[in-house]
Amino acid sequence: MRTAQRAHTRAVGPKPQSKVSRPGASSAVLANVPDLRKNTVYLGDCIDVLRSLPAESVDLVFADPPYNLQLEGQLSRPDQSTVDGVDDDWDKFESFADYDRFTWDWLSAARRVMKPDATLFVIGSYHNIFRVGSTLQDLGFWILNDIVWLKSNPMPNFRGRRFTNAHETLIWASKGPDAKRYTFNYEALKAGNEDCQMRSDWLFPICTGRERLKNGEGHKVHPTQKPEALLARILLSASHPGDVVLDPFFGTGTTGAVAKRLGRSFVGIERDETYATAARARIEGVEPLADEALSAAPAKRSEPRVPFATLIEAGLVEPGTILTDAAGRTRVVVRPDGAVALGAIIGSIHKIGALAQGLPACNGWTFWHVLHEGRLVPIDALRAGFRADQRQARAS
Amino acid sequence: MRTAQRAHTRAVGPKPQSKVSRPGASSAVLANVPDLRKNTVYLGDCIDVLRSLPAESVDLVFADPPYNLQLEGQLSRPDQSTVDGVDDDWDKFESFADYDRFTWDWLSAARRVMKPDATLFVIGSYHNIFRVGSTLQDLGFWILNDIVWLKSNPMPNFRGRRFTNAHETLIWASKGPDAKRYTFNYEALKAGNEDCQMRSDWLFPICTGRERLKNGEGHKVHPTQKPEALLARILLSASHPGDVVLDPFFGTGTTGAVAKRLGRSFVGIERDETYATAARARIEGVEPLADEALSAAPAKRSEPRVPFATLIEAGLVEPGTILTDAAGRTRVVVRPDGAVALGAIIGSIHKIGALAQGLPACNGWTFWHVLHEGRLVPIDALRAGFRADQRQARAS
DNA sequence: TACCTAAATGAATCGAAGT
DNA sequence: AACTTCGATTCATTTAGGT
Repeated sequence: MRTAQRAHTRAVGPKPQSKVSRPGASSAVLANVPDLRKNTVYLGDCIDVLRSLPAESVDLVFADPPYNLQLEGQLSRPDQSTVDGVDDDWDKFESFADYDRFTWDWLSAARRVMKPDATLFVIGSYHNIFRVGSTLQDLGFWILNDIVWLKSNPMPNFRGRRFTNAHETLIWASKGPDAKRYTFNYEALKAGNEDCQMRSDWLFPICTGRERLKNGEGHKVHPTQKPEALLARILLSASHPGDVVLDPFFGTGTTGAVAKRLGRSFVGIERDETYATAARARIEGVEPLADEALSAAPAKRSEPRVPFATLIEAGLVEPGTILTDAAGRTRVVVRPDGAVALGAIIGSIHKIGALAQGLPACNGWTFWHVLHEGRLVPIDALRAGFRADQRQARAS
Repeated sequence: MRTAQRAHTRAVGPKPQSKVSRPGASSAVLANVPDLRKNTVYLGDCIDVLRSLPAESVDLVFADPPYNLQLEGQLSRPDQSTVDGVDDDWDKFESFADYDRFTWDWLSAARRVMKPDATLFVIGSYHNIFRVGSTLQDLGFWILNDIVWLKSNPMPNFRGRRFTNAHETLIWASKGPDAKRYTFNYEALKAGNEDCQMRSDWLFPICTGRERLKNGEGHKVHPTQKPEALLARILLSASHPGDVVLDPFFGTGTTGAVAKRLGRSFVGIERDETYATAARARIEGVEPLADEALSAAPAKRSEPRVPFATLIEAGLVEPGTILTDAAGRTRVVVRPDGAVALGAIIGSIHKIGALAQGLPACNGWTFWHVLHEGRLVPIDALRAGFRADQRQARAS
């Protein structure tokens, strides 16, 4: 059976079967290993360390594995400054097959350490998350949700060749379809979310400012430090106080810091001594919350901005509509993409409004009008109506 | 590096090589098949039909493949081995393998039909999107973005055991890492989005109300009809008017309806006659937008190149003119051949601009200024004026 | 102190044309 | 096919520095 399983798993390549845990094997291992050392950062390769840990001993896993970014060359901002990207050795893989093997190995090792009702969160980007998700399924994990972390302040796409990469993806999975007694603090999350169910899209800023660990020269210690708010949401969603949270790619210890603050235990594994040392020092300085304070502090979603294109998509403005200034003199045509055309010149409502007046800037929302029931109405009125409709839809 | 990368992505495992399109093979196929019938719904299995179509004939693919309900039914069977469910779940193995094979087949068939610079959008949920993404990568597609469609009105999670599944995932991919000349209407999207780059998270309501197709008894015709706004965003992002858009899982024809409205051609494939019939009727009733609202936005990077020497030849800049940076500090002299001189150093406006700032590169058009009516004006303004004159001359 | 402006920066698979 | 040149391109946020 195992052979068949490997063969079918998308035929991505030979999977090392010896690394999957087997019933019986775990107890033998257990006899040879010490108890799980809680609130410790293990220094070493995560697969080796995971195999040395007692089976079925942790309640939750959070993993932030290398993304296999495959970057080439340098990227510069429009002002010619250089983007300090990820070029660390730990993110270098020979091939997708190589990355798949790595993923299979650490995931199956982590799975052995999970209690039967434990769950696992993995975070990634489009570079690696599809490999991770497929491997999870191949290993028998049961996906409960995929979750998107929406970044309120992502790095722009400097070359204007793609959409701004404004999110990362988390996969939340149990050990299998029958593990139905996993922890999910539904009520607490809902109570902290204006009595609405917590959705699969989470909005947080990226990790900057004083939260971002810096070394003596003011340089970031770790290139991909995750925000504590993200980890807090995860721990508050899928663990109880006192639970053990495992992070096999501990880095600078965000998981440990949040776990300590929220009254959970952590087990961290990190192979880079610089990171591990920074993590220990960081966690040392964390003050645990008082017991009664251990409730969710959800990030409130800011009022979304409404681009002009949204009104078109919502059917409030038809493409081809004529917009004019308040006097009805200057005329532009609405395009389906939300730009407007002044003769052959095409641009945003703001840019074209500025151009039409010969001014450096213009608020297109108040400048442009549309004929509505025989009267010229500023398009801002349409936006106000749209926002009101949205609020009503959300409330009901 | 890049070659190696591509080579290994193909060598991921025993894949049915015969299904990957090969250079040379396409023309032979082309000779045996009829021309592509545009604005047609082909009735039949999508893999069969795709293989009958001429190679390299479409500009954009949108695909909404099935989640494979059979897979879900089998996966929810009780799993005997809770400790390690991987070993014994033969049914699960069968289903994943089937789904992966199906995905491989339709994706490689679609790839053959794509023009070299065409791109592909696939939409899915966590049930299938990881299989699809991995297969895309294995086939050599190059992922440009993953995009999340955030649903403003998702179905709640009734059991309260998971996060509300409030999004679906799209993958946008080109045929390979070297296909860099794909269509992306960056400027138009930005103009319609408050002059900010379009991000990878898109907010739309699900398809309801009068847009949702109903049959005689008032039941929805198709279980997963996508909103037209989503397709409009896709077509406006990655195609031009007149382009051919292929949808191999046409359903009730949202892609066709939007394509017709936006002045694109469509090719639909649908194996269910009820859906195909409903789609044809639906598209029949769509009114295309007027050309006026569709005229292509002139992307800045597609404007004709104007060398600096041309401005001198046209008399817009006199040889000997002094150019300065915006602050008026650094000064260079314009030479009659279009080069500039910084002291004894002579070079292009770009080279000397970079040198003057100590940067690796510089856009001389925006860096250098000339005194015009008492004010410092970037030489880019002169170029813009020249281009406008040229356009006017061409038009008359 | 309060306020304003400039500078820095983030998991990034981020050209095209001519020689 | 490799190399050179042209020249297009950024958003939210924090921090530092100056008035």
